[in-house]
Amino acid sequence: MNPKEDVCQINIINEKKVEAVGKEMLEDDVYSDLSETFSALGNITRVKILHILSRDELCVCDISAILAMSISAVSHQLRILRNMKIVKFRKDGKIVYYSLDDGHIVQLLKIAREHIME
Amino acid sequence: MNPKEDVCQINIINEKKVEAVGKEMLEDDVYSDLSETFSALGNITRVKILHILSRDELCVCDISAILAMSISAVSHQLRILRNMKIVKFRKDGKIVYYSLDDGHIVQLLKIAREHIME
DNA sequence: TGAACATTTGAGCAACTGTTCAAATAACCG
DNA sequence: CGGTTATTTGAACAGTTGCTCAAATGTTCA
Repeated sequence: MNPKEDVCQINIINEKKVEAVGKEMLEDDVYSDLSETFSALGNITRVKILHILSRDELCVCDISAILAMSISAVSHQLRILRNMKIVKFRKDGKIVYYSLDDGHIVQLLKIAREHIME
Repeated sequence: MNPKEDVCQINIINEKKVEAVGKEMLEDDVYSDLSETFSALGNITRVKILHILSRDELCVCDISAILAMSISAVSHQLRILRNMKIVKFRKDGKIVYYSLDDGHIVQLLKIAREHIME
């Protein structure tokens, strides 16, 4: 079946609500950015990395030591967090130190933790 | 290479930090729950659904009308949100009305939006 | 320069995700 | 009851993800 045909256009239950809420929908880009940000937090390794970085700035090797994971695996995950502007880094010789890019991430972790504890 | 062997245990750069932060790590369950919660928000369809439900309680059919998506696809995504206790529902005859389960979700969306706009 | 070390990167692969389609369930009404 | 409607569910399949492994890059220092 063509998706368009299955779209509940005839059998709307509450037309007023649908119209009102429909008008308030934002650009797809906004939802896309939001979901990509949450996706970046949606992995146990990356959540652990962020919790670590909320405590202290650390290099890749030290993060991998704390997590007991390969440096390569950690580096791959850090790249995702970097691309999403969730972490930033500074180079000190051959060592690369990572830290949280801004305070929003800590807030997100805090609220999500409140949510799961409720 | 065995992952365990690649774990940077010999070449720790800052032993004190590693030990201090290592002690503050929480149970895996916590990180697991956190990442699962963020994963639930990490999809454009589900973010849109949550934005819709932040405006009004709505039935599956009306949500699918607003999103121009099949009822089945919407129902599948609602199940994920339901399982994660992110949305709740009430039945009125054969109609099922969905709404946000608690205020944390709106807060998460708000902070994430601040983050992406920065 | 060349060896050693910290990190990044790309390919490959198993596991997971999100949709569609078809069928099942459940509630209402004549 | 039988037909209609709203929703859920399961299988299937393409696309994505997260790891490992091997190789590349970049920096220090003798």
